[in-house]
Amino acid sequence: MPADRYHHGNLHTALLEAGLNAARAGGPAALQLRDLAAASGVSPSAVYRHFPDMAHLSAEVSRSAREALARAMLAAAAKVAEEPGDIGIGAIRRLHAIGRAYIEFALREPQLFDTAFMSAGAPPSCADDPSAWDVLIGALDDLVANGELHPSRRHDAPLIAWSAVHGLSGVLVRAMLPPSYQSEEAIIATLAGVREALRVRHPPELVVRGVT
Amino acid sequence: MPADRYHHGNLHTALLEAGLNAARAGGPAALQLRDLAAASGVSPSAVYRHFPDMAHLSAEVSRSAREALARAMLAAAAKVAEEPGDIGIGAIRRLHAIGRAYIEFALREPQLFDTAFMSAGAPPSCADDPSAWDVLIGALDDLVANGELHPSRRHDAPLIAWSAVHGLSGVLVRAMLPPSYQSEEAIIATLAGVREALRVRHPPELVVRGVT
DNA sequence: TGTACATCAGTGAACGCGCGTTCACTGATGTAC
DNA sequence: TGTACATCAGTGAACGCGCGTTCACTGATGTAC
Repeated sequence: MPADRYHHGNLHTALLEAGLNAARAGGPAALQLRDLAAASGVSPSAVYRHFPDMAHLSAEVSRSAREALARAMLAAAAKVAEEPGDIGIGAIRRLHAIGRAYIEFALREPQLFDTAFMSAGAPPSCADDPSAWDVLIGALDDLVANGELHPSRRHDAPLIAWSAVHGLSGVLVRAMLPPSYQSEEAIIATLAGVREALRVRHPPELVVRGVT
Repeated sequence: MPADRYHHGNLHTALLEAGLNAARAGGPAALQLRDLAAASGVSPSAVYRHFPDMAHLSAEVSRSAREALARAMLAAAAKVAEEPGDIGIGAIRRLHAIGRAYIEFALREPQLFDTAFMSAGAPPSCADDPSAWDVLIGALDDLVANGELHPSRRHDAPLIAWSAVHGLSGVLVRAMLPPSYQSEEAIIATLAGVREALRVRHPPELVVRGVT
């Protein structure tokens, strides 16, 4: 679409994309109506044709950020699905992959990660699609279906996995760890800890040396 | 100190306390220079006698919030220390208690919890005292000393425990869980998950029924 | 097929607010002599 | 022991900024006849 038309044509989407770009660079604080309007080549008041107010626009940008996170997880899982090997271990590797993708998304886009989980002033207009939580649930159901996760642990499993992975992401993003801890070893240790808590097997390539 | 004196006498401390109160009610966004000055019975410009700018004052309030969290953990550990019983199980119960205290602090004071870990525009003037991280380290060293935590797991243990507990706190505060999950069972499951990952014994009163 | 008109998506200027910060000042305190 | 004076901790008015939002408007679009 040419940018010099009086009618933008796709302003709703353009504002969301401008919001994602701004959030990527400056986090939730960078979501400002006038900036997003300018980035979309439009005057501030035009925004009100598409969103009731800034709080609702922010909430939609936040949802977009969460969906981007979920898509990163899905992409990582799809990549693993192509690998050869035992089907049960494959399911475990996918759980590992989505956890790692979550944490790496947070490290790669810390401001966007903050935006994804900011406290918004308005509810999102619809549910996340895709949803990171649902991706996790799918991976865990896969584990149960392949006999790799005991059904009695199925209920608490998403809670434990989500808390650990989301928690480590926040910790790494905010640099809350003493400098003696490296990100990479922290990721490996946390994901191994999740498997321990879930009593899920460790894939051979992920067995940590020297730990009983 | 009487409030009607020209010289306040303790404005530095008063501003920090006003900051804690404001943060308790409204989170990081409620930390505003004019409000804190007014709550301390002083004009806005008086603040600059005690802090170079608002970012530094905010950072100190954030540190105070983290210290309040750490004190809640210490208090919970001290309570457990008085209980009778096996010394090893006692150390495990203290780890459980500080984890629970952390999460319950977040639930009791969600806005203060947000303030504790907000991204500040200035570094704190000094290290946290007490420090939640150090409380955790102390509890883990205690476990090793009593033979309840294998030394090979000591290095990753704080990472795993902190990620899980901090992560669950954030998840509960932001109400990110489906409504089918209750806070109390989520706390129990997460802390049990930490013990599993650390291969630490479960105290008898905390063994979850029906889970193999 | 052309024309009138309702509808929709923009403009642009302005508003009001509340924020952190500044500046010249003044009242209180305490110390030297 | 009283007095002069330097120092310190406040005042209060004002500033400039940038934010979201409003309002009367106008240009473009598409449909009815």
